[in-house]
Amino acid sequence: MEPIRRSALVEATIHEIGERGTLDVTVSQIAKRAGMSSALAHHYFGSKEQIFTAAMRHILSLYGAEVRGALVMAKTPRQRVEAIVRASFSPRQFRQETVSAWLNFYVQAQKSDEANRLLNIYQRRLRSNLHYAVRQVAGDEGRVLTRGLAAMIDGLYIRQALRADPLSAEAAIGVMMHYLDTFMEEGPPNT
Amino acid sequence: MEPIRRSALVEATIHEIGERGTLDVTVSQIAKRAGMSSALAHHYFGSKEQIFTAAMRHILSLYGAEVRGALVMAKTPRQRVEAIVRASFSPRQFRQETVSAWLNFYVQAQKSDEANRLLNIYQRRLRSNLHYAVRQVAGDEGRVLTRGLAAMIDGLYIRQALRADPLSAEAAIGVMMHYLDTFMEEGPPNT
DNA sequence: TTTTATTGATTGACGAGTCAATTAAACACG
DNA sequence: CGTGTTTAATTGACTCGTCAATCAATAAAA
Repeated sequence: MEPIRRSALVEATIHEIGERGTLDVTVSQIAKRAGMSSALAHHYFGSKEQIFTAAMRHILSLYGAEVRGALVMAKTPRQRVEAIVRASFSPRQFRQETVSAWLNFYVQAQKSDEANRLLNIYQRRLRSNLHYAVRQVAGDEGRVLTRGLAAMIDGLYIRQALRADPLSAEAAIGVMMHYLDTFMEEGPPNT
Repeated sequence: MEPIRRSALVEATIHEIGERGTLDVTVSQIAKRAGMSSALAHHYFGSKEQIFTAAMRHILSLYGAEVRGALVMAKTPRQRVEAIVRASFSPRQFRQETVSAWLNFYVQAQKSDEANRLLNIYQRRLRSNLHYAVRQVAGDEGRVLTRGLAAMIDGLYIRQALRADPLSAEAAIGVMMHYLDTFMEEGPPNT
């Protein structure tokens, strides 16, 4: 039972946070959505914070898997960058709910050391993936390009969460690739 | 007294949220920092949400003023873009506390219609300012460039709030200008 | 003496976490 | 198989703390 309950709770947590757009969700709401009593949720997780942490871990690992999956087929550096970008804006990731959950986990990371740790690890991993590919096309300027691209991903996510100027995933990818291509056309290291 | 008290509360709210990194601040905490009782805070604002809204309005108007100020001296389109970017990362704006408050106001905008409205207005205004300048150097591609730059600002803010990979303001500006300059060197409309 | 500023004390709601009690499985064994 | 027994799953009811919001009362101006 335990693994089933736990994953139901994690799932429910993400949905609830995404739907309400805030971390102000009660354990009861989460438990109810997961089809159990709040007492049981506490039984399996101990505390609300641990539920949140598990939810974050889950969302991060989904994202990680998506990126890894996309990278498999990429051959050239440029394809690798594109793979990461496309994974970041895949339907699963770039959904209102998910994006809103992300935003809230960023906030959680300001309160909880554990959350902060998690987020940092994945952030670093993303940047490293990105940089590995980018520097092959950008040479010296790879550092800046990577930072720019990584920031742009986050920025596009925020805007999606805000529901202001909502972009389709394709449009978001377009914005990202525009930057990369502008750069590559100018043709840096292999000029 | 009223205007003094109100602005003290607004100030205190921003500091308290920025410092704690969360919207989970009590009216008492805010009031205490502003040197009064929580009852008085309620007396002048009515509700906690109204305090938050006023704080947001304040932070947005400071930012707006900073941008407007920077724009005054800008002559060329490229200078105008740079002015907006520099204003966005000015010491006042790009401080830990302020940035963290911003992030939390993004969350507030998911709960409160009024907050959402406010944020959208300013966001639109920023984008419009940026676009006005950008399209003069970017022509057709202005739309994408603007979106990219705007997203990048938000993204760099988030990363600052997370305290992961902390950048100096100068470095952040560098990332932004790198995009713009790469683009301009390639020389679009006036090619 | 009226108005304004201010607060301590209180109310009412809500929510995290606990616990004792109940139900249902899994198991042991004659 | 039955059936007594240990173990796991589950919850309703409760505790305890916190906090937004109110209000009656007091102090200070005007």
